[in-house]
Amino acid sequence: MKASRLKERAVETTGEGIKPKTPTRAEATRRVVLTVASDLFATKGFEATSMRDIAAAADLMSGSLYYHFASKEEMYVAVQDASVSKIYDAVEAAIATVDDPWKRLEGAAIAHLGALLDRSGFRVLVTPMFPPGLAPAVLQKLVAQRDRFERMIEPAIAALPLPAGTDRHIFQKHYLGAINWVGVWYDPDGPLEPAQIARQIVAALRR
Amino acid sequence: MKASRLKERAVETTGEGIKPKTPTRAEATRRVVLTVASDLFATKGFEATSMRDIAAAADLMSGSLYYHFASKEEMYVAVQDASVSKIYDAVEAAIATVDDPWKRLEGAAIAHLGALLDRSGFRVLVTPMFPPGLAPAVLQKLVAQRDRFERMIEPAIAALPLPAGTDRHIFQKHYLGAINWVGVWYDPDGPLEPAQIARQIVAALRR
DNA sequence: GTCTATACCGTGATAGAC
DNA sequence: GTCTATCACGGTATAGAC
Repeated sequence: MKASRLKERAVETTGEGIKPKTPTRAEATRRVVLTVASDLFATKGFEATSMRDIAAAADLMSGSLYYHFASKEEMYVAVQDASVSKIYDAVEAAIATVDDPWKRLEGAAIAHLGALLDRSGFRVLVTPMFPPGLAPAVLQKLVAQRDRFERMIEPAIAALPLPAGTDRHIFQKHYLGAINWVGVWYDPDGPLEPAQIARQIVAALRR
Repeated sequence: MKASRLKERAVETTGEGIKPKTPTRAEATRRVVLTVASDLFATKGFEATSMRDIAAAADLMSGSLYYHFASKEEMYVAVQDASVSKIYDAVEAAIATVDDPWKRLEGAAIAHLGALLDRSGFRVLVTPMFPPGLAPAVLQKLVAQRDRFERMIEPAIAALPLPAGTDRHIFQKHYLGAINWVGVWYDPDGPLEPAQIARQIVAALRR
């Protein structure tokens, strides 16, 4: 089968491009592949997603993927990288302007959950655990990304007026766990809004 | 290779057997397989774990597994079943005798986390998402197990004196997310005790 | 850049000897 | 009950035409 060639990839919305320059065809294709891959990884998991699945969703032949990524693992790392960045940027922007500590955490939660549950473009990978058998160097990079994010919100946690005897490290993990777990049970067709959930979570921690 | 046959499977500790009767050889082997499988599924995930991996860990040849389980999926369901039961029983026992609502939740959290992080015997599966492609009937059973557990602690949540405007459904998911996520970051060699973490989580929700 | 064709390997599962 | 041997299938990845 040859699939529908000549599809309007040239029209490719310049979108929220970081660079002013219009993307080359390769960059555009790569972006599409990354997006569909993030969606498949998020819904079926890394191992259960085959390169053939990704190629089909991107309207390519499986061999073509290897022009853009040397391996499936490398693709996973790229997706993970984009995922963390998406949340990181959203949260960073949300807390930059807010002074009140609790308001700042609420803003962070809303931004975090918004990025996590957003179904358009890159689909964020929640990744409770990394695919086994990754090269140590690769795994180290992934861990570094996660740590970078957790270090960013640490000051926001530190600024909270919490009761004496509170372990702020556990508190931070508690907060992140509650937020990240929403991706497990959230129903896009249900009545709850992401922002509403975020506010309830922070409110429960505040009291 | 023939591996070390004649190993003392007959000596098999009767252990905490539910039934008074001593287990048959088949039952004993099945239990071993289930245990090693739970460990592999928990550490590497369902898809990344091969039947050969499980067989090797159980000191069997891969073909022998199919005497005890008709398929890999069936084995997964059995592991999941035992996992939920392990947490369910622990929590149920913990909250049975306690009257004060917050003390009851604290007891539930300690029991839940204890079972979740326990490294001996069955290893609990945290399962953010089920393996894709499961037969609908199978998936339905898994969901039913999870729902049964969540329904058990619902009254404990309902009894809490929470501020007006609190969405108790979100509160419950928040609580479960925070607890379950501990399995993602907990370091058995670290300084934190599971019970200590459980108490901090409940304390943060209490205020 | 993408396609076609294919090499090569690990997978889940089965059959039959013991 | 367990082992040996084997099957058919789908997986990642590669080579070379276009």
